[in-house]
Amino acid sequence: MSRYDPASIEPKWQAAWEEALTFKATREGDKPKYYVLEMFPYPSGRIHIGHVRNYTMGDVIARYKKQNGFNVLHPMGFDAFGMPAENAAMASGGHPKDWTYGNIDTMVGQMKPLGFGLDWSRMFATCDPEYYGQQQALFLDFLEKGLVYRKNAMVNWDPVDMTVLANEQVIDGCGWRSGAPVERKELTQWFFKISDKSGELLDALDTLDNWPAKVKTMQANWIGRSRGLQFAFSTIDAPEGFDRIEVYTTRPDTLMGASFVGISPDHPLAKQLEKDNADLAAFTAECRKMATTEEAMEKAEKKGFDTGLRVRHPFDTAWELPVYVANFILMDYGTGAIFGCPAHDQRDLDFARKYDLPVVSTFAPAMGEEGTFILPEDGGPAYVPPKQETVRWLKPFNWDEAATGEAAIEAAIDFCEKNGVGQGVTKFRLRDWGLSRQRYWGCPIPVVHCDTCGVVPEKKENLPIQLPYDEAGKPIDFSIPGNPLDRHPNWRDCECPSCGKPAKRETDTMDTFVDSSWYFARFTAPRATTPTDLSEAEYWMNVDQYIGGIEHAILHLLYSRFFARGMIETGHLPESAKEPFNALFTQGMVTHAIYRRSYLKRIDDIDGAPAHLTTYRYYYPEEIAVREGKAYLVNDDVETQLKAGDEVEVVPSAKMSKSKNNVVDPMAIISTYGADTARWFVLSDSPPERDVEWTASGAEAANKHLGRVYRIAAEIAAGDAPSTKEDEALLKETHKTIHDVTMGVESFGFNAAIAKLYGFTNTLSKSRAGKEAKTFAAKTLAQLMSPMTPHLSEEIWQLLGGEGLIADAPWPKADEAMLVEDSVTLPIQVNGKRRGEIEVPKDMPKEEVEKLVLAHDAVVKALDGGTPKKLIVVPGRIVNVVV
RNA sequence: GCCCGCGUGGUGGAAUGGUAGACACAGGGGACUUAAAAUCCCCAGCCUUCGGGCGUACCGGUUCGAGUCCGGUCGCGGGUACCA
Repeated sequence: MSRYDPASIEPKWQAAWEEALTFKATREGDKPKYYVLEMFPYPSGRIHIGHVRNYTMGDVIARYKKQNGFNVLHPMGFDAFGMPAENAAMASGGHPKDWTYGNIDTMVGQMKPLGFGLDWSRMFATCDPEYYGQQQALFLDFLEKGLVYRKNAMVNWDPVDMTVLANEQVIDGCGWRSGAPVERKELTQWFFKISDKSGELLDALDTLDNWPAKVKTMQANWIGRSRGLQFAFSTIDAPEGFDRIEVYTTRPDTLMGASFVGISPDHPLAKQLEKDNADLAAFTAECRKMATTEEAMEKAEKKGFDTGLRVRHPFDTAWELPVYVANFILMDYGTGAIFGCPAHDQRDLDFARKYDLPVVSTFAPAMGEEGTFILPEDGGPAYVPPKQETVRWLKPFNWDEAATGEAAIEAAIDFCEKNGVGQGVTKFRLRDWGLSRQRYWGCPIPVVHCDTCGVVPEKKENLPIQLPYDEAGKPIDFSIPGNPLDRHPNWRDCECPSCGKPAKRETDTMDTFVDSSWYFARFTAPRATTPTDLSEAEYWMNVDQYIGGIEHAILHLLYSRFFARGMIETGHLPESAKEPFNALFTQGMVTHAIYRRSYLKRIDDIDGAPAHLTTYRYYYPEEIAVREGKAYLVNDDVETQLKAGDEVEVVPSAKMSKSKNNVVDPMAIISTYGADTARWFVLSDSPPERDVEWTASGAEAANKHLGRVYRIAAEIAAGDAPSTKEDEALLKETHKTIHDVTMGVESFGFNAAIAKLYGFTNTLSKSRAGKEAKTFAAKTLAQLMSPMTPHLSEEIWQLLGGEGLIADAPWPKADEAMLVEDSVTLPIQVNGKRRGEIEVPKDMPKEEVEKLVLAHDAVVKALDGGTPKKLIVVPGRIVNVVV
C-alpha cells in the first residue's frame, strides 16, 4: 500500500485545479456570490508563517463557500508602496522598484505551493502604474468633490539629514540615522476631509453586526464624539486681536472650579506672545522639539509657562485666571485652549500643584458615601467619578445639589447659552487624514503648481503620472537623504494643464493607507480602465468576509470606510457599498519559542583593551533539541563555549523576529511535511483570533495525523467487509460530525472543528462497520477536511471513487433525524458541587427527574434525613440540590 | 499616559452562566518486532490520612451555580493618526 506522500500529491492537485480553472471567479448562472478577502501582504521578501495562517483561514472560507454553491471571489495582491523598499535601497543600493517586484515574485512562488484557492488572474500590486494611475484618477475626483484640501501641518524634521521622518524613525526624540533631536516643522500638505464624516462613520458602526465588538469600540473611541461647551474668556491687556480666548470643555459643570487657562504651544496667541517674551519663546521652542506622536505628548512631563496674561472668569469679572502655555494641549483638538479644573482632573491637579495654583472642588461624593474621602484641596487625588454617578454639588449653578455629572453638564450648557456665555457644541476627536508624504516610493499626487494658475489638477488623460526610474540617465541615488522627486533634474518640470506655461509637479506622494483603502474594490475589476467597473462592483461588492490583523482595527479599516463613501459620491461604487466589509475577523499571530543563553561577550573597548559585555546568544530552532520542555544544544557553540547537550533558556510564545532567530520558514515546513500539514497545524492548535505557537512537535503530530487519515482511507478502499450492525452507529457519528464541523467552520471555530475531526478519525479507525458505511464515512471525512487539507482530500476522494474534484463537490448535509439522542446524562450537584449523575430519557418531566434525584445515594446522604432548601432542575442540563 | 484585548494542567487549548481540562503535544505503561523505526491500545490537573480537599493570574462581589457576569489589582499584547 502506498504511503502518504505530499511531495507528489500536492503539485498534482494544484495542476488539476489550475487546468480546470477551479478558483477563477466567474459570474456563473444565478448562483449567489461570496467575496472573501484577506488583508493583502506587504512584499517584505519572504512569506511568513503568519501569512500562511491568515491565508489558510480565508481559503477555508472560500473553499467552503464554493462547495456550498456560491460564486466565490478570492483574490490576492500586494500592498507594495512604502518605506521598507526605500530603506533597502538606502542600505544596500538597488532600486525600490526592483526590490519590490523581486520580492513579489519570490512570495508568489512561495504562496502557490500552499494550494490556496485564489484567482491569481486578478493579482496586482499597488505600485503597478495601472493601479496607482487609477488611484490618481480617484484623487482628482475626490478633489473635485471637495473631499481633499491643503492646509499646514506638523512633521518630524531631522535638522541634520534635512529630511522628514516617520514616527517610527524617531527614537527617543532623535532621528534614527543622524541621532539629532527632531524638530517639528510646519509644511503645507494634502488632507482628506474625513472629519466631515465623523458622525456618519460613528453612527454607521451600529450597522456592522458581524464585526468584532472590540473593533467597533476602538473606532468609536477614536472618532470620539463629545458634547461640550464652547465659550470665550475675555483677556486683560492682551495683544491686538486677542481680546478673547476660545476654549472648548466637556465639563462646563466644573467651571466654578477653574483655576487656569491653558493654551497649546502652537496656539496663535502663544506665537504672538513669544515675540516679546524670550523666556516664553524658549519654552515653546522646547515644546516644539518633541515628536509629533500622541504617545510622546502624553508621556512627557507636563510642563507649563505662565504668560503673565490674565483672563476674566465668565461668571465673575472680578475673578482673574492666569494663562499658561502647556505642552500637553494639542492645537488639533477643540480650539487648542482649555480651562483647568484641578479638583476633577488628575492632570490638571498635578499641574496646579506644580505651579501652585488654587484647587477648588465643585462636587464631592454623595451624602452617606463620603467614607474616607479627602478633598483634592486637602491633599487627596482628583475626584473623577463616572458621569452617571450622583454626586453632591458644592458649586452648582442651576441644578440640584444632588445630580449626576451628565445632568449637570446639560444644565450647565443650557445655563451658559441662556446667559450668553457660550454655545453647546458637539465635537469629534477624529482629525483629517493627512495623505502627503515627502517620499519617493508612493503614488504621486497628480497636481501641478503653476505660478499663474496656482495648484492645478493634472488632466485625466495624462495619467498615470509615473514615478521616474532614472535620474539624469542614472538609477536614482537613495543614499542621499530626502525625497529624490524633489531633486530630480527634470521630472518636476511640466506644462500647466490649465495655461500651458512651464510649471512644477507636486513632489509629495500619497500615504500608503490610500493604496489599501480601495484595493478591495479594484479586485472586482482589476484591469478596468477606470478605477472600478460599476457592473462588476455591483455584483461582487461587498466583501462578505474580511480577515486580517487587529493592528488594523482603526486606521486601515476607518480609512477604507471613508473611501467607500467617497467612491460612492464620485460614482465609483454603488450606494450599497457604503460599508464595504460585511463581516470582519481579526486573527492572531503565530509565535515561536526563543532559545537563548546569556553570556559574557568579549569586546574591545575604546582603548583597545579587552572588555566584556553581558549579552544573549540566540539559537535557531534547528540548533536545539527539545526534551520534556527543556532545550539542549545539538552542537558545540564556539561563541559561548557551550557544549552539545548543554541546556539553554526557553522563552515561550514570543513574537517571531529575525533578530531573535525564532522565525520558522514556511518553505522549510512544506518541504519537510507538505502544505497540508502546515495548513492543518496553523488552524488546529489555537482559536483563530488568538496567537498560535509554532512547535516542531505540533507540526510533526499534524503530519502523522494526515498520514493516518490517508492510511485509514487506503485500507477502506482495499477492503471488502460486508455491512454489520455497527453501520448504524458509524452513520450516526458521521452525521453528527458533519453537523459539528459545519458549525465550527461557520463560526470560525477551526480549532474546535479540527478537534471533532480528530475524534471522528478515531471513531472511524476503531469502527467494525462494513465497507459501504466506512466508505461513506471516509469520503465525508475527506470532504469535511478539504477546506483545510485540500490536496490530501482530493487524493482520498479519488481513492474512494468520488466523482470529479472534491473542490467542486457539494458540502455534505447532516440528516437532522440522525442527530437526535434519546437519553441524556444529568450531573447532580449538591450546593453547586458535582456529586453524581443520572441517565434519563431526553424528555423526562421535571417532577420525575426530581424524584430520581432525591432517591440518589449522594443526595440522600447529603440531606441526612432533612428536606432540600431548593431543587433546581435545568432540563437536559443539570440538577442542583441546595441543602 | 490614553483606548482595546488577553491570562485555564508540564505545553497548545475545550467548555450557549450548568459535569473545568474535550482534542492534541510532551510524559508513563503495554502490544507488535530478533531489535529499532513505524503503527496500535491504555493511563494521566494538583494534594490526600483515600473520607475527601484544592484548583481557570490575584483580591472582592452578584448567583442555587462563575473560566464565563460586575468592581478593583497585577502581568502580557495591539493601537496611539508618517511602520504596514
